[in-house]
Amino acid sequence: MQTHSGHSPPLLSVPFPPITPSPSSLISLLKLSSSLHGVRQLHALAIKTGLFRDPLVAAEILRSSVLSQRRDLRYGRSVFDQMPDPNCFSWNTLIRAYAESEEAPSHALALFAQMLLSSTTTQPNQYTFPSVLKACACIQAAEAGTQIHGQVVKLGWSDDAFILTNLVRMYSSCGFMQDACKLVDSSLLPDADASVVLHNTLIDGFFRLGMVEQARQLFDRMPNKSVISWNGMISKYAQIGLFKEAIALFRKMQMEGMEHNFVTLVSVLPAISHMCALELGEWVHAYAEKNDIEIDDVLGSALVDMYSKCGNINKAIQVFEQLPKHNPITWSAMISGLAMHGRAAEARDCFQRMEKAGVIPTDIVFVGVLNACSHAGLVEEGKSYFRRMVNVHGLRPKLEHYGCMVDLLGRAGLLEEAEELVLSMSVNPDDVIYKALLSSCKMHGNVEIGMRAAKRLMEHFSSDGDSMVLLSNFYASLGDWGTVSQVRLMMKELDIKKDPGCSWITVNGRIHEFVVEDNTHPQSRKIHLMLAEMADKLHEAGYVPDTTQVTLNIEKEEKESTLLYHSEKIAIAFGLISTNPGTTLHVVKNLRICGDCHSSIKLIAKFANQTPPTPAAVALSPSATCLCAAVEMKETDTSYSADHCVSFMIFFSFYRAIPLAPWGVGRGKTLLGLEAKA
DNA sequence: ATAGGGTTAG
Repeated sequence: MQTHSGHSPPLLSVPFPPITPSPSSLISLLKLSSSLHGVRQLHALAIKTGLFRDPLVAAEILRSSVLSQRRDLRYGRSVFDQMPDPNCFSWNTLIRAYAESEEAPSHALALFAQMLLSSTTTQPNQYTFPSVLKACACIQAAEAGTQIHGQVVKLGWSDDAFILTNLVRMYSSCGFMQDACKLVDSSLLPDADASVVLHNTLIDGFFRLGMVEQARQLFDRMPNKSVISWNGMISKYAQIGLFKEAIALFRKMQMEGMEHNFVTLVSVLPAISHMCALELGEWVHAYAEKNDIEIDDVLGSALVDMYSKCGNINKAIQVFEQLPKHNPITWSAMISGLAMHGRAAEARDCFQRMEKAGVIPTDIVFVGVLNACSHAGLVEEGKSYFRRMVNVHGLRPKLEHYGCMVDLLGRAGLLEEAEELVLSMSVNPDDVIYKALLSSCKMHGNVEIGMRAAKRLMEHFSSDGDSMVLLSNFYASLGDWGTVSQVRLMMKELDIKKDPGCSWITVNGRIHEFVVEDNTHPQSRKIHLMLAEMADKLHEAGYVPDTTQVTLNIEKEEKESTLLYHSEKIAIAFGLISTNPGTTLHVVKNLRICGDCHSSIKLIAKFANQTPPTPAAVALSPSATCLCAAVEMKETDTSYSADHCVSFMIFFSFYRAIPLAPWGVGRGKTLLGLEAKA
């Protein structure tokens, strides 16, 4: 524990040593010393007493300064340079420190070359090569790596498991997967464990090169898989956005009886969040609690994010408040979660708490608060956060921040200002910026600025499906059907596919997927009866379908019936026929909800009410392009209530349904201690 | 003393 009172530096955090310590007692003190400051004091003492000449003492001083948590490479280098004849251990230590550093991995190679030229007593040993190879992998030095491989062979260390792993990593990082595979196949491995490690390294290499299929094939072929093999696959899938695959593999892991550990849970949670698989997320949380997996700041961040994205912001807050400690990512997850749920005031309070706690906000935290302001229409406040980010915290605004600001201004109807910002940005605007501007223009019916934004969007990013759809919808909203058909024709010619609108709902642990006008579900007939009933009730209530939401040039009656079969309405119909009153329906959608669905669903939720209303969560919109859903809902956000609470999570990308059995069932296990439903 | 897996984001 180190406490800074401000003026005086902390004293030694270890008992003061005897006047002339023995080399061994100095070494043990160094091992005890947790801060760099303590190391420096002991270093000074070693010089004063002449103990620094002892190679073991000097080596330990070097080790403590570069390999502790608060490592200082420059200091370590100066210690090293003071050694008249560093021993092998010291060379290895500094090489490793450089190899694992972010700033100067190439220094590891330089140092290694220097070592080869130095006195004959300190030639490299087994411990030298892993670090040197790691450095080669890091800077993609294939030439040097291959030479070092030759040296390894010559010295007879080709069967060393540690060296092999790093050779494989070196080849795969440099893009030579064939060499990496050959090396693994031809190696005489000491044991099965080493083989697992090598295969895991290969899989990692495939993923890095984007060869996902090959990675999976290798994984499936592996005879022995460790938890790390599973975790690696799950985390990589999640990192590249293959959330469905990540979850499916996690389930397979359950089925095969492989135990989860801390890293498994941390790796799968982002995938769960993105798929909005709340029940599975709850299962993960319960699993951690039951199996004494500590919910620390890291797992906590993932859980807070999961609960926010899956619609349970109160649970997210509860988890957040119970964490033993908070780091910038924890704060970030909480602030973004609150922003996502339109709880701007709480997001701001959270930000202030963070600052009070002395945590320096990262640029990602600012994405969260700016988002919160955007949701709540707090224009001035958003601007002031933006200025504070730049002027007080010295953070350079990135595309993300400009995106937030364009959203903020655009949604508030300040389109001139939004356009001005786009033109004056210090970074080149990308498609997301133009899309934000254009959709604001569409929202506010600003033709002039909208046309300019559309033109820019077309010039720069014409091959993107999202942009084309937005353009088409923009011109449709102007009634310019000529341009609409031009855009559609262009999409056809360039073979650009629009993401199909798609909604999911989880019922009894199973995810059901619906597309527009879907009649593929086994219960389709019943669903369509319910849809008809919904339409009748809407009609009785005097509801007039908002046909301006249909961006096709067709007759009015046709437009009305198209609206009825939007995927979210089908998902709700299915939810209504398959759950009891009092059940919250969570509908997940990949694209933005249309205005008609938005308002008619609110009415439907009222009909579905069978007991006195309770406050409900509505319209969660975690992505930028659907923020307007939240703004449009603002007036009803708090007054709206229903037992069948319908909350929407809207995402950008398209996911297919996961054919899943009920969560956590398999091998006689039950879901959260309850008997699983069939 | 040395290999393989981890949280936030328009």
